[in-house]
Amino acid sequence: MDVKTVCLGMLTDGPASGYDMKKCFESTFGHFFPAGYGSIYPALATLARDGLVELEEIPQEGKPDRKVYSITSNGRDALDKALTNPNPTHRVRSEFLAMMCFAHLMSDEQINEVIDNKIHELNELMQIINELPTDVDGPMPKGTRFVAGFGHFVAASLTSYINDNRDMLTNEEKSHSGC
Amino acid sequence: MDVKTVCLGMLTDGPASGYDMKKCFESTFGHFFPAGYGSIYPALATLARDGLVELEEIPQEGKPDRKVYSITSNGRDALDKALTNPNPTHRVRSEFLAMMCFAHLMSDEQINEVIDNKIHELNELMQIINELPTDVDGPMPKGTRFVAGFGHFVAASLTSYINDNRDMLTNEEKSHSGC
DNA sequence: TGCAGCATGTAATTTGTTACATGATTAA
DNA sequence: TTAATCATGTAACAAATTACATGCTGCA
Repeated sequence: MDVKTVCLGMLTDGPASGYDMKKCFESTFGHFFPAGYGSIYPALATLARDGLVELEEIPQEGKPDRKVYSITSNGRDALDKALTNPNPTHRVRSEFLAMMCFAHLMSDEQINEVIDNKIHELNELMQIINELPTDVDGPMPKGTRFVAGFGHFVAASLTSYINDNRDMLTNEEKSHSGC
Repeated sequence: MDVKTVCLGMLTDGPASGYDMKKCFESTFGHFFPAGYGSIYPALATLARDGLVELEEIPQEGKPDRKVYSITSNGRDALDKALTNPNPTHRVRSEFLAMMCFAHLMSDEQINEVIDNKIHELNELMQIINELPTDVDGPMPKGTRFVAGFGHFVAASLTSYINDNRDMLTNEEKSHSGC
């Protein structure tokens, strides 16, 4: 399940250009499967070469031809086969957590800055997920809703864990009232 | 913050071999920064070449020489600089979620198998985190505890989200009592 | 005047994964 | 006898990121 497979999946919803798919990678797939043009265009070229997608080139004025891709029946077979994998991965690669492992080598200011930034980022992510287009060409498919909910739930969980435990990382003495 | 930097960080705790570090990548860092020998050994070679670590070769019978690495003061500078980054990443790459986006192209059996496997995997992860060594050479540093708690909390959150929402993905009609 | 959006791609680089290659010791 | 642990590494491959390269339209 790489960028190529995800592109195939997107095309089951109707023909699209690389540019269209990029927007989809930014919105629905943004929080768990990022991909830029540098991945998408080569992926589409390979899929076309292998006969898994067809393309129609639509001439435009002042812009490169718009290449609209459709999935072929071979492509559909390849997708179905990919969806057969009973153990799809879910990988995290976190510089953030690695850095927090070495919090004892950092100043409180540094730690607090990193944490504030991370919380801010998570808030933005939740907002992006909340603003996902709901009704473009019919209702959001059930899988998409599940995944959006997932992203929102995880971001909310992370935020609360970080808020509840950030004091564990710094050296500051909390002043407590009384006594 | 790549494998090299994490290796440097590990060495602030004392000298270690590539083999030792691999164990650390499997335990403490396992859930958010996986790395195999194929990443670790080249990383250490590069660090040594650049003078960020020193090594002592300890001859052994019937085994390759044990190479014990220590961080140098240049290495410490490089690490401190890396810890300066105010926006460390936290990236997710999920075939699982991508697949769930296309749940409408899958059979209920397929979906259920994938979900059961994922829940099982998450349970195993939580167990691994709970069994992390606590008192090897002094107490677990605060960052390590924060990160272990983080992993456990996230895994628990994911499990409960999946359990609460898996019905959304399948086509089964739930039989409800009464009426 | 400048920026965002539309629209495509290539090339170099970085990074990591997987498989290969070796081989002794020890516990089940 | 079989697997796990100790212990190192290389080479081929796969994949993604980043920078480069082009250029019009429409809005503020």
